[in-house]
Amino acid sequence: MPKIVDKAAMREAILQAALLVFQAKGYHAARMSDVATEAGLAKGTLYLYFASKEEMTAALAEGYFREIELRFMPEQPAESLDEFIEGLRTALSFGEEEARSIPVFFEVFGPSFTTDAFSQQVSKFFETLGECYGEHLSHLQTKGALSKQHNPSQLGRALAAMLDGLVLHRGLFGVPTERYVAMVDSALLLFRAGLSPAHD
Amino acid sequence: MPKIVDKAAMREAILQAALLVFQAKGYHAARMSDVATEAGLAKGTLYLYFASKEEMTAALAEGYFREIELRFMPEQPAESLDEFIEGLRTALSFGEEEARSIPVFFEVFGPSFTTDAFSQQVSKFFETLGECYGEHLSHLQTKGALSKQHNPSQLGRALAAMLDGLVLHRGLFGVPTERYVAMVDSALLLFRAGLSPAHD
Amino acid sequence: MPKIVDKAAMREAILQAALLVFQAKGYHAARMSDVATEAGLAKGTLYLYFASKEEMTAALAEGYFREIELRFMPEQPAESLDEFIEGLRTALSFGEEEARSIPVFFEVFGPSFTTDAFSQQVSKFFETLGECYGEHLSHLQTKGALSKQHNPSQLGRALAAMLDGLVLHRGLFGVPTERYVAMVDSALLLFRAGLSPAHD
Amino acid sequence: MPKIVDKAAMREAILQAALLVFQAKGYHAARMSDVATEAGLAKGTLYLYFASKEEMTAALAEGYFREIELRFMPEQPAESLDEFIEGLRTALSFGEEEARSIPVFFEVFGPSFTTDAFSQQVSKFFETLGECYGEHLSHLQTKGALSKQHNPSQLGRALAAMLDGLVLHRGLFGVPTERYVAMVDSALLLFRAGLSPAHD
DNA sequence: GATGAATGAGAATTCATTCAT
DNA sequence: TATGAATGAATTCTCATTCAT
Repeated sequence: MPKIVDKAAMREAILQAALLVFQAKGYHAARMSDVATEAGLAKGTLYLYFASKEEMTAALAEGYFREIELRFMPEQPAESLDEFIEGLRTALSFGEEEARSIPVFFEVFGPSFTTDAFSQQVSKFFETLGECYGEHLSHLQTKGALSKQHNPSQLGRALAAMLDGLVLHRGLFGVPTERYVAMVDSALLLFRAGLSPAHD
Repeated sequence: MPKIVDKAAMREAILQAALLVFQAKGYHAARMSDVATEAGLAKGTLYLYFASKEEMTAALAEGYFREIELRFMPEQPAESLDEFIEGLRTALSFGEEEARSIPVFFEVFGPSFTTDAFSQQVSKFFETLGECYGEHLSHLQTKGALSKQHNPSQLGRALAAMLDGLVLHRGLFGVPTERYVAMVDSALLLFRAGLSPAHD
Repeated sequence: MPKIVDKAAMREAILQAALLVFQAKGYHAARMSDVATEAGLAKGTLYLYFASKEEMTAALAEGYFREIELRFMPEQPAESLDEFIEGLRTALSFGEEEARSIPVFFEVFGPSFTTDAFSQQVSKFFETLGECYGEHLSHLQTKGALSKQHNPSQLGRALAAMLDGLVLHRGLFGVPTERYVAMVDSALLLFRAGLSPAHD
Repeated sequence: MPKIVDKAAMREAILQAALLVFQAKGYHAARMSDVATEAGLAKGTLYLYFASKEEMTAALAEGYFREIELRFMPEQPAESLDEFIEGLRTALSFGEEEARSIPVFFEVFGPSFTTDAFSQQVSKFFETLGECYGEHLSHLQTKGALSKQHNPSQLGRALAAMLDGLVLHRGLFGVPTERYVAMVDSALLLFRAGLSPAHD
């Protein structure tokens, strides 16, 4: 299966090049020839690995979301509020390089994209993430580690949206890392205080 | 005597048509002729009111942001935590029609847009909104209506991002209004609990 | 018939404006609205006086050629070589303002112009001018005032072309008046020497 | 392996097609698609060889002027009046095909053309040609082969303009070759007589 | 007559995709 | 498999002309 390995590696290399180009020029402004040049290939060669610009972009997005899921989806429910909060902090921590990809997906997931399959994929992801957070919060509530006033399910989905807000603002507006970290700290401090059952 | 037209009204009507078309097809896929048809005009007529597609979009965005500012920027600092929270609730309440505009601006503000003047405009807006929230929080803190553990300035900016997250998720993923309201309720409940000085 | 007088005057005024605009921007780049503005009229008004841009240009050209004919066509045959030469000098003497019109007609008479009626009109003009010069030369030859080695008819046409060359170069390349006058002097000196029967 | 094409040859072929189309319809009326069709190519292909219609035209003009220069610029000063005159005759002799290009350049060099770089190029050419003739005339004068009454420098420039007049009239007004040759003969006869020092 | 808003045919140019080599 | 020349559909914007007022 060496050919398959090559093919996969080539696809990966092309996607890497595509991401760079998309970051630099934006999806719509990026030409396939730019991607080819960046990848050190000829234009036509791209089509041996991807049927179209759209399919290429879909593959790029898929990879992106696999990573996102890995970071945001906690494997195991937190056993304490602190643990839950720290899990969020970890999820929200990512490098500057990765932050630069955000605008790309911001653009690609918009309605501009021919198929709205992406939009739905992302929608589903946040739905799932919200449910996941909901379950964890529910678990914490059961253990008395979370104020009873909260509705875990709804709060979980809201949390997912709010965290995404933080992430997006970093990526879209180029918030410096230091500033972003301070924002995350503030938000998590607020969350902890608000979630705490201390004075139910 | 020539036909007498209310230039401003015509611009408004064209922008209305443009928004509809952009909502339906996305900014990039929308052709000027689509906008013209929707507005019941000929292609060329659009150019009597806007120099280019880009300028038209800029005008659209400007109007959008004027409205956004009106809704989000509290005129006066809240005098109590409840008042502050209710202010946020009001800001977060908007109709379904308006929610449909969000993807349009999501697309337009991306790097795809030729001039990044928009991106900067939006960036600036959230910076200002963050500062505004920061001042209000600071005011509340001074009055003892806000837990002392929070840094008003940083939390203000984080709040702006998180609220934007809620709004964007509604608009982008078509969250039904009812569901959205529940999410907002959850979030505001969390905020109130977290901000409360009750047990400093 | 006051209306007719007005109409003619208006046409004249519009043509004047058109000439200015054409001089400044060139025929193709000049828009009807430019002409209207220059004439202090509305676009639509032009069409009350000229059926189209083309007809307007035709009228402009016609006026131009009437003037040209007046200057170049000698009314009476010269009775001496000197008189003939001085007639040419007079024809070749025209103001800077008029020189600025040359490029306009240069452009308009080209094949770009939809109808080639102009081209033919000009062609005919030079044919006639050539014949005219031919007759005068023949007359001089009969009187012994012109070297017998020349063929009046052919030389007449050649003369017309060569004088046009001088005129065109002045207009097209912006030769300063002083320089142009020197060129004309040189050419006429050459003509006189060449035409002289002195040593047949 | 990609198709191998001789880029220079392709450009040449396209220019050839463009010239034909321009001759037939005029520069302004000619569409890029006309040129493409004439060249047996698709519209887009033209843009692989020329960045724009303007650049294509510039290339066409450049080639034209290279040829013109070759024909008109005498390599070596004439050693006798006869030789000088014969040099002019050679320069003025060109085929009918070439005569058909004249209107194209007549149109292109007008003020209609966006950049007036051409206009200046042509202006410069005739300036140089005039100087060149001036020097040769001066040389002849020194040798006593030219009447002392002439100012070589001024006459040189005037000569350039007058010869251009002959050439232009042939091209623009479709003077039949035979007729044109007769005109040239007449003109050269006149020049020789006028330049001759015979009776200073 | 005068106006200028509206029209829409038309043209240059771009770029994803194909395919001969 | 790799190439990059060729393709042509698609889109923005212009401007001569029309016509309701």
